[in-house]
Amino acid sequence: MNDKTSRTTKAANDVSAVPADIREALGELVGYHLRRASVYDMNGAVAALEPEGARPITMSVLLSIVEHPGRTSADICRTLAIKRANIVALLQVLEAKGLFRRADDPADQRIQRLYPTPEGIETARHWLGLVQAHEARILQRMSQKERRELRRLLQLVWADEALDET
Amino acid sequence: MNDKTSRTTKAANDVSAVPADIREALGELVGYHLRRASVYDMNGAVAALEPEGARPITMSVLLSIVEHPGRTSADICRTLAIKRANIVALLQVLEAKGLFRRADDPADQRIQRLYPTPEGIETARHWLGLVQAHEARILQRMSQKERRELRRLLQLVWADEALDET
DNA sequence: TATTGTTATACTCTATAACTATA
DNA sequence: TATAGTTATAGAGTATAACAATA
Repeated sequence: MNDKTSRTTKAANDVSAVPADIREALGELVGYHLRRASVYDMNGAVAALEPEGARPITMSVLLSIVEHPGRTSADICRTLAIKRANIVALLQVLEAKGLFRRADDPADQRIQRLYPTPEGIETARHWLGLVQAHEARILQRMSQKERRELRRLLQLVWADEALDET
Repeated sequence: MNDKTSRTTKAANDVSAVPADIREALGELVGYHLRRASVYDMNGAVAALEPEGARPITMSVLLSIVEHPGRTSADICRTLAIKRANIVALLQVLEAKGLFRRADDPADQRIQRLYPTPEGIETARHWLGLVQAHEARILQRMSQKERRELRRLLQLVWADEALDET
């Protein structure tokens, strides 16, 4: 059986024992909603890209290359706040699919500049479309104005991160 | 040396190769900023709770118990969207610290109702204060009105998650 | 000395499967 | 059959340390 109402005992309902300053405290934390919203969004983004054999971070790296041809992997890591060690496998996947090529820099032999291939640009567009469709779904309860406002406020939150990176 | 400007070759600046529909596409995704903001917030929350030997999820579970005395662990898992298997170790930590007690339900011997101890309530208050102080820091660029608006918009994002759980 | 790209590795987080007891 | 609590375990995700080559 599943008689939830009968399970709700008097003790379980005795909210008098709950201090007013803690009542509903979790739900009042912006960070809690940030986390819940981000996880919900990420799950959908992962699902949207799964048929493509890609994940959100894979798309982010590819978009970084397409948006800024000639960036190095270290540049991308700084921009996306990921560790250099962890981009290696991601680039191997994108390279195996022929979505970008590496070019040695004549002036600095330590670095490789990354350039998207035509297929890379087309794939980036396709993946982006899938994620945008997903995003339209999770933001459907919001007006365009509210979406812009949400993005603006989120930027204010992690704007400090860039400053911390002294 | 670190002469970044000289490294910026003509090819790297040739944005003419970047299709207009993909230019700045990543930064226009709300999901990208959701992720960046959430990770930034979580890092700070982890740091704020670390001296206490607690993590954000530990605090969330304790707050759930304090806010709703008599909830079961399965209830809390549904509320916080975590798997039952993963709350076991969290509860062991909280129990070892004497922050809550388990009480068998007389009407259903499968379940244990969780009740906070006085120390549990006090600790919840303390941990909450640490996280609230962290939150005040990362939201400092926002007015109170903007903070409420951000929370409202975030709730709209993951409001669908509850509906999906049919 | 510092940076790049890379490998190896450890650690955390989360998900799944399976089990017992109970409803 | 379904749920609660639990154990064991696998898989991502992320972090650190170390290395060779180059600046």
